[in-house]
Amino acid sequence: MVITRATEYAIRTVVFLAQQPKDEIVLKKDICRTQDVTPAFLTKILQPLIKAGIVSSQRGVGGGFLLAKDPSEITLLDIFQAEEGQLKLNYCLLDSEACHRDNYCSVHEVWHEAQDKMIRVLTKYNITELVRREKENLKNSN
Amino acid sequence: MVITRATEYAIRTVVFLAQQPKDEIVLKKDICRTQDVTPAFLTKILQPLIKAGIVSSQRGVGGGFLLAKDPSEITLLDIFQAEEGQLKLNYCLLDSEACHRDNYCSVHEVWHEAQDKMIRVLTKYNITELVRREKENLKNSN
DNA sequence: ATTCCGTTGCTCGTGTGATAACCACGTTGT
DNA sequence: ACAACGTGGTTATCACACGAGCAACGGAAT
Repeated sequence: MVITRATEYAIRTVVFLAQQPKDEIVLKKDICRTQDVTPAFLTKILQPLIKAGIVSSQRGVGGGFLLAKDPSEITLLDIFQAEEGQLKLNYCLLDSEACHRDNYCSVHEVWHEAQDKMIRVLTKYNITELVRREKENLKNSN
Repeated sequence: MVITRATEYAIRTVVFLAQQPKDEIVLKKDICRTQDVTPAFLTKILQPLIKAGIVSSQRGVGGGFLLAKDPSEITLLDIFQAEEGQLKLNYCLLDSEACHRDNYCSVHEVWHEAQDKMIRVLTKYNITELVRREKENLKNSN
């Protein structure tokens, strides 16, 4: 019941990219240096983000990574799902075939409610908003 | 990001015990038969429940298991935590030392909010209430 | 002695976190 | 053109931890 390191790093990466000037291409090693991830692992983490259309990449000299869309259109749920697939708290919540107690099980309903609440939080703030709040936090701590 | 089978079975077990006449002692094999768990695995699952004071046990002839307190005082969170320990969505949420970005990281706040919402749902309904709703669901489906 | 539960240790499979080798593509200098 | 170089892309592999489950033996109550 804990998010993976991959998801954590993916979020850091997207937030970092969103802090750069618009359309600025960032080197992999610069992401690594600032976000405490190793290049080999980051390589693996970035691919799902690219396939999900959150990040795009450019090869060759002057290549690197940048956001594929406006950060205001990216939520934490998008990043989570790119890395870990569909969010589910219990197996019975994904495919309804998985549990024959589905019809009457009152616990099922509670998991559903908890999951909904969680998804709602993860979609409530977009990356632009998170970057703004981070900037504010830093200002207040000085 | 999914609860373990142990937690799932533990919940089924507690709900099942709550459905029995008060203070009725239930055999392990009866729990197994009705809840689709193997005896060996259930043995493992019951121990944390006993240590958490949710279930109590009786050895010897006529022994078995029963709830250690009123089902209205047991929540899903209690059972979850007995099996999986403290609920946390990200490592940085448990011990504040784990992440030096703690102070300013705006994502941290979002995880916190999501976790709070989830905990609130898991403590909202007690076992008595869940049993009542299950009974109602069964009635309506007939 | 019998019938229960308790404890311990084990297996087996899968997922996480991480590394490395090699491949494919773009840019740039010639 | 084209070759060299600098990027990211793909794939295979690894150690390790954890989840899920099994079994054997020990201990208490009757």
